Formats: sequence, structure tokens, C-alpha cells
Amino acid sequence: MTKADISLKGTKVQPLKKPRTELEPGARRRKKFDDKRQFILETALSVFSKYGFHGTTIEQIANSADISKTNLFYYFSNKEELYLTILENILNDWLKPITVFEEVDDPEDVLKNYIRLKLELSRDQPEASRLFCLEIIQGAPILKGYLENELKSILQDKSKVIESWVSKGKIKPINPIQLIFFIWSTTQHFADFNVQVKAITGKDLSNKKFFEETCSAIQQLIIDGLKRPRL
Amino acid sequence: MTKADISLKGTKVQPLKKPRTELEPGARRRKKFDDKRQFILETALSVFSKYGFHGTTIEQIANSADISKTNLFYYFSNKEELYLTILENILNDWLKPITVFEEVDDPEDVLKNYIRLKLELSRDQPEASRLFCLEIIQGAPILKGYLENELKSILQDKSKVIESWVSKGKIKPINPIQLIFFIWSTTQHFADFNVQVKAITGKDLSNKKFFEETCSAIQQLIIDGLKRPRL
DNA sequence: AACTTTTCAGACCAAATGGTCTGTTTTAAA
DNA sequence: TTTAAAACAGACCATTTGGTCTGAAAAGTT
Repeated sequence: MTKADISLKGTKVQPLKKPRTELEPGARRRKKFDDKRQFILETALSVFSKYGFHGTTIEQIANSADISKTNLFYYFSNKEELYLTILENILNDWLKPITVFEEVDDPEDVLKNYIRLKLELSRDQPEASRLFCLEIIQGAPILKGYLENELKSILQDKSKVIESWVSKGKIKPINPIQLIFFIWSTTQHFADFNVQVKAITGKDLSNKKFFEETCSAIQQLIIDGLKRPRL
Repeated sequence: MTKADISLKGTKVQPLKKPRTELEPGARRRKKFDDKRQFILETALSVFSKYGFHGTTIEQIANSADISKTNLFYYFSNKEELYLTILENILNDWLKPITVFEEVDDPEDVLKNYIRLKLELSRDQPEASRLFCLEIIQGAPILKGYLENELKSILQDKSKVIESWVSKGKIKPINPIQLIFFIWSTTQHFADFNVQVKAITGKDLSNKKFFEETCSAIQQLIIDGLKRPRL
């Protein structure tokens, strides 16, 4: 999406003559405002994820978004607010896949599904993944509280599901948290270390074949690694 | 190691009176110089790994090392040289463990051993791991060439070992590069995402029990995941 | 002890950068 | 078409920061 797309939305979609109908007053303006804000956020994510918070200048972002620095400050009162808003948005997407963990289901289905969803995230939102990684590496100054509370409690919840699988003999004994870490690390690796992966394999998750190969390799390893012994 | 250690080495070890014997001229000076340089490197690694290249100021490093900014510039002509030197040093340690891959050996032994070595690295050099990760995430501006050449060829070499295991039926078929990526990602996760791991588990690789538990969890998953089907 | 070289510190500088101020243009609504 | 509010731009500012210059202290050598 480029700047042009945005402007087009605002001007062409609404035929130049008049507002088609009476929306709530200010609705059009609000939408345009929100759209542009959103666009800036996407651009900024792209830049932040490349150079980190400190390595990114407001001017870089403004240039990338094809607006003036001043204009950017019209939409976000300062650099931190911009950065923070992005991180918040990321968290949502990042956590969605984990909802697939439900006790009633078959471990193999759930795990396969979860791995695929996470890998899709690495493919479709690699920048978000990298920004998240940058934040964590640097000590999670912003997200620390979130990790220790929300995330922790969610994981404890999901751990119970895994534990129930173990106690029912559906999978071999394993520390549930370790299992989750294992899935996170292997899937996110392909976003965070994308450059390294590409340098060595010449490929990318955006390559469909490579994606499928990677996906099933991870799935197989984990599924087979969890099969009860002497099956 | 603190700044004090350094000075002590220079002053106390050599009894104040006189040089014990005639070393090559300038040898004492050179050693002192090298030691201090090394100390600065270690301090700088610690700071860089926390805040990244751009997020780190020379003054921060100087303060951490308890020397003046000017003094730092006496040992390193600029910020980049300092950063680069650190990265070079890291690469060496980072690659050492992979030498355990030898065809003659038993896959299980080799893999277990390799996983342990990598995990030890994550435990003992987490800062190095994080700095390396930062570099890769940001597109590996410095290391890209290295990745595409040296590293790639090393991996191709080791891949053959793994492939030979597969063709001999010692392990089930898997893409060797993928396998190596899995090991890298799972082990390095505990250094790079240390904060997250700690936030959720309350523990660390520095915790001996947690280290062993993690090590065998990864080992088991991978070993069992690679066992030939219908054993 | 004298002398030379190395090591270090404080003042200083120029560029970069986050952010503001003032005023102009654009736009939606009437 | 008019008008008030919203959107935007350029000049400007204060601070930070990588890096230099000059000279003083420290250490090694004879």
C-alpha cells in the first residue's frame, strides 16, 4: 500500500460532487484520519523493524510514508507514542494462534494447526515478528509487564491442556512450556533470522514450496517427537 | 572482571621495584594495552547487546568501563571499529560447536552433544548471542557476506554428514539444513528471548536444574523426532 | 635522573535528530 | 460559495552524540 492508495480512497471512492448521504457529522474526516494513521503505522513498522527504535529517525519514517516530518507529528505526538502503538497492534496478532489449544481436540491436529498458524504469521508479518524480537532482546522495557502477567497466565492456561494430553497418555511426558517455546522458536526463526535463512538456502517462507517443506518438517519433528514410546 | 582487576594486573603482579627480567622491549606495554582493549571489548559487548548499535552511546560504554570517552577513542578509532571487532570475536565462538559433526559418529551422540554445546553457549555467552541476533534481524549489514560464503559452505559440508545418516537409515529423512536451523533456533531462543523465558518460567539457563531440563527436552524431541518410523 | 613515548582527560566542535512555532493550504459541512 | 476547522509545510531550536585538539600525567627505558 502506498501513499497514493490512501489519497485515492479519500477522493475517488466518494464521487467528487457531494457526500452520497448524510453520515454522522465528521465521519468522513474521522475515517480519513484513521486511514492515514494506520498507513503511517504500517510504514513505521517496516522502518522500525529494520533499524530498531533508536536506529530509526522520524524523518526516515516520514520519507517512507511520503509525508513531512511535521505532518507525522500531527498524527503522533512523539516517537514513543508511535512505537508503542505499533507494539500494541502486534501483540494482538501475535497471540491469536494460541487460541487453537483446546483440550477436547486431538493433540496432533492442534499442534499441526498451531505450528502452521505460527509459521504463516512468520511469513505474513515478518516485520512484526522482528520488531517483537528486538523488543524482547533489549530487555522488553515496554512489554515486560505484559509478559509477566497476561502472557504468563495465558500460557499457564494452555499448559493445562497439554498436561491433560500427557496424563491421558496421548503424548509422551514433556514440560508444556518447553513445548511451546520449542514451537515459538522454530517458527519465528524463519522471520527473525530471515536473512540468514535466505543467505544459506536461497529461499524464503514466501516461496510456497519452501513454506510447505518447512511447515511439515517442524510438524513431523514435533509430532513424532511426542509420540508415546514403543507405540 | 572489573576495571580494578585490570589495573591490579599491571601494578601488583609485577612487584613495584623493577621488571623481573628483560622481556622483549615493549612487551609489558603491549600486554597491558591488549588487556585493556580486551576489557573494553567485553564491556562494550555487554552494552551493545542491550541497546543495539545505534541505541548505544560511546559515553555509555566509557562509563561502564570506567574510563573517559577520549580514552576509549585511544583504543578504538571509532564506534564502528569497536562494534566490528566485537562481532568478529563472536563469530569464532559461535561456530566452534559445529565441528562435532563427523560422519563416523553415531547421530544420537553427535546431536545430543551439539545441542548441549549450543545451549551452553546460550548460557555462557547470552550477550554475544543477542548481539548476533540483533545484527541478523537488522539485515546483517556487516555479516551478510560471511553468511553467504563461509557459513553457507560450512553448512553444506555438515549437511553431507546428516545426509549420510539418512541414506544409511540411521535417522528418518529430513532436510539437513532444516534440522540445523531447528537446533539453532531452539537453543538460541533461551539466550535471545531470555527475558521472555524468565518472565514466564521464572527461571534461566543459569539455573542448573532448568538448564538440564531444557537440554534434555530439546534433545529428546529432536532425537525421538528423528527415530526411524516403526522402530 | 633525565628523557621519550604512551596513556589519558577536558574543552570543544559539527552534524544529526526529536520536536515546536507560525502561518498557509485544503477540506468538509452549511 | 462561504467559512471554520483540519491538515499540512518550512523555518527554527535545543539536545545529543560521535569525534577531535591540545596538553598534561604516567610509565618505560637508558
